[in-house]
Amino acid sequence: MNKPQPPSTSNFIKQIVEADLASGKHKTVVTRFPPEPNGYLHFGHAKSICLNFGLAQQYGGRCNLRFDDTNPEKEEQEYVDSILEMVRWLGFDYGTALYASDYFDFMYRCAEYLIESGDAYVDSQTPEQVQHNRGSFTQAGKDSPFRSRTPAENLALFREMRDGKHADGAHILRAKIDMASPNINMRDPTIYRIKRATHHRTGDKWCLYPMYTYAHPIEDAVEGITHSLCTLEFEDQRPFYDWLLNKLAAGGLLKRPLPQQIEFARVNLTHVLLSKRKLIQLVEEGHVDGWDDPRMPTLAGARRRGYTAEGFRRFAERIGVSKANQMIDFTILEDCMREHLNELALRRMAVLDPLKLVIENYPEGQEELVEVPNHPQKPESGKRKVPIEKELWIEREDFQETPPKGFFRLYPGNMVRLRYGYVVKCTGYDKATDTVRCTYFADSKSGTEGANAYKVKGNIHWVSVKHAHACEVRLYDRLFKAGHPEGMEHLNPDSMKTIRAQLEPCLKNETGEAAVQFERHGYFKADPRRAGAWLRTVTLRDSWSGQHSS
RNA sequence: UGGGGAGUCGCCAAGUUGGUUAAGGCAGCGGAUUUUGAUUCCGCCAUUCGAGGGUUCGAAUCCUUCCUCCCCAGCCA
Repeated sequence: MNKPQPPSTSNFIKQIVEADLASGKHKTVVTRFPPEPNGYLHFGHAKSICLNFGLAQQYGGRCNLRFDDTNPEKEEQEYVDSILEMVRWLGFDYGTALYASDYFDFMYRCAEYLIESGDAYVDSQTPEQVQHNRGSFTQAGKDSPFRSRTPAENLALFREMRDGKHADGAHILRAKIDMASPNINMRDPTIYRIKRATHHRTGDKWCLYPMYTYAHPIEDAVEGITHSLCTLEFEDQRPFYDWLLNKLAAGGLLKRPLPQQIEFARVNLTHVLLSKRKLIQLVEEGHVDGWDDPRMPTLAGARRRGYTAEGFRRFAERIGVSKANQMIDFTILEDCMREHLNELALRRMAVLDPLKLVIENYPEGQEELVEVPNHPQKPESGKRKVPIEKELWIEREDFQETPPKGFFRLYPGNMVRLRYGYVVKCTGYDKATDTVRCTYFADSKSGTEGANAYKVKGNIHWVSVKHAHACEVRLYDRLFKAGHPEGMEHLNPDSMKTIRAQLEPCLKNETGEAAVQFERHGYFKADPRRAGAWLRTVTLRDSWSGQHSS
C-alpha cells in the first residue's frame, strides 16, 4: 500500500534557485505559468504547471497564473475559463489571475522610451522585404532603409500607428539591435504590429499589439518574477529577453533584480499527440465529442476519464526536469494514475459482459447478505453487504467450456470462490439457455471457519440477478490504441468505455467525480490481450446498491 | 551551412569542486504472499556513462577531436 516514493530528485532548476537564494540575489521565489488562452490545457501543460507552482510552494514563494493574451486573433474567453478551472483542479492556488493585456499601457510607454533612446524604430518595409532583408542562417541581414529614422520621426509615426492612422501591416516597430547578428532573433526583432482585431478583454481599445518576444520579459519583470521557466525553443530568445530588460532597467522603467529565463525540455508521451493543431482537428472533424472527451489528452478529458490531479502531480515529479528532449513512456503516466487510484478507489463488483450462473443446490427463493470490504487494504474504508442468491451474473470471460492451459477460473469440474461468497464447483453449461451450472458448498462461506478448508485458485466476481441493476457505464481503458501514435481515428467513440459518476456511493476523489475500481476491471497494467476490450459497448450490472456498514 | 541546445540501461533520471562496487522510478524477467491472474513483497536487470584520443595514482566528471539528435530565418507564442 505504501509504495516508497522515489526520492524527490534534484534538478538543475532547483540548483539555480537555491544558489540565488543562498547568494542573496533573491529573497523569495516567484514563478509564473503563462499560457496563451488559445486552446485547452493538455498533459504537457501539467508538467509546466506542477513545475512552476511546485517550485514556488517548495521554497515558500508564489506562482502567478498569467494569460499571455497578446494576440487577439487567436484568443478567447472560453479558453481562459477552462484554463482557470483546470489549474484549480490540479490543486494549485493562483490567487487572482493576471493578464498581459493589463500591462498594455505600460508596454506602450516602454516602447516610446525605446524609441526615444534610439533603441527602436518604425519600419515601413513590406512583410516580404522584412523577411528578405533578415538574411539567412549563413548570410547577415541588411539594414532596413527606414532604420535611420530619427527618434522624433519614429515617435510621431508610432503614435499614428497607435491612433489607427495606418493600415494593418503598413508599419511595425522593431528593436534596433544588429542585423548581422549570428542569432537571427537579434536581427531587429519586431516588437509591435498593427492588428485590427477585437481583444477578448480590451475590446477595440488597441489596434497595436506587442509581440510575445517583447511582452513576455516585461510581464515577468513587472510581476517581480525571479525565475521565468519556459521550454527549450526559447533559448535563442534569451539574449533579447536580457537585452530588453536591461535597456528598460537602465531607463528606470524596471527595477532590479531582473527575472532570469530558464529553459527546460517539454514533455512528449509515447502514443499521445499533444500538438494543438492535431487536437483541434480531432475535435473539429468530429472524431471526438469535444475537448473534454475522455479520450483526449487534455486535462479536461483526463479528469472525465478518471485520472486524478494527484496522479499528474506524481507524474511531474517522476519524470523530472532537464534539458534533454524527453519522450516519456506512457506507462509512467499510467502507473502514476494506477498507483494513486489503487490507494484511493473503493472496490466494487461489476459484471460488464454477463453470463448467467445458476447454483443448483442453493434453495429457491433464498438469499443472504455477504460482507464485502470496500477496500481490501484499507479496513477503515468499511464494508458493505451484498445479496447473493441462486442466480448470479458472472463475467463471460471467467468461464471456459474447454479451458486453455493455465486457466484457473470456472470450467466444468473446477472449483472457484465467488468472491466474498461461497466456493462453487462447475457442473456444466447449457448451450440452449447460455447458462453455467454449479453447486455450492454451504460450509465454505467467506468469513466462516469452514471457509479456510477450501483451497481454490480461482476467485471470480459476481452480481445477484435479482438485485443487479443495469446502468450504462462507459469505461475508457486506454487513451489511444497502441501502434497508432498518429491519430485516434482508429477508435470508435460509441464503443469506448468510461468510469463515470453514476457510481455515486463510491469514494469521491478531489474532483468531485467518483473514482472506483471494478474488481477485475480496474486499472490493470497494460495488457495486450485486453487491447480490444474497449471496443465493446457495455452494460454494467452492479450490486452495490447494498447498504454501507462499517 | 551560421547561431543556440542536448547526448548516463528499452524510457525517464541522479551523479559533474575528479577518488571505493555508476542512485531511484517506469518497462522487463524470476520468486514469495494474496478471497481482485490486482495490490504488496523479495531478487535480477549499465565493468559502463555518444565515439576516439589525452591529462592523472585515479575521470561519467578535466582537455581534445569527431559523431548523432533537437531548436531558430512569423508583422505566432
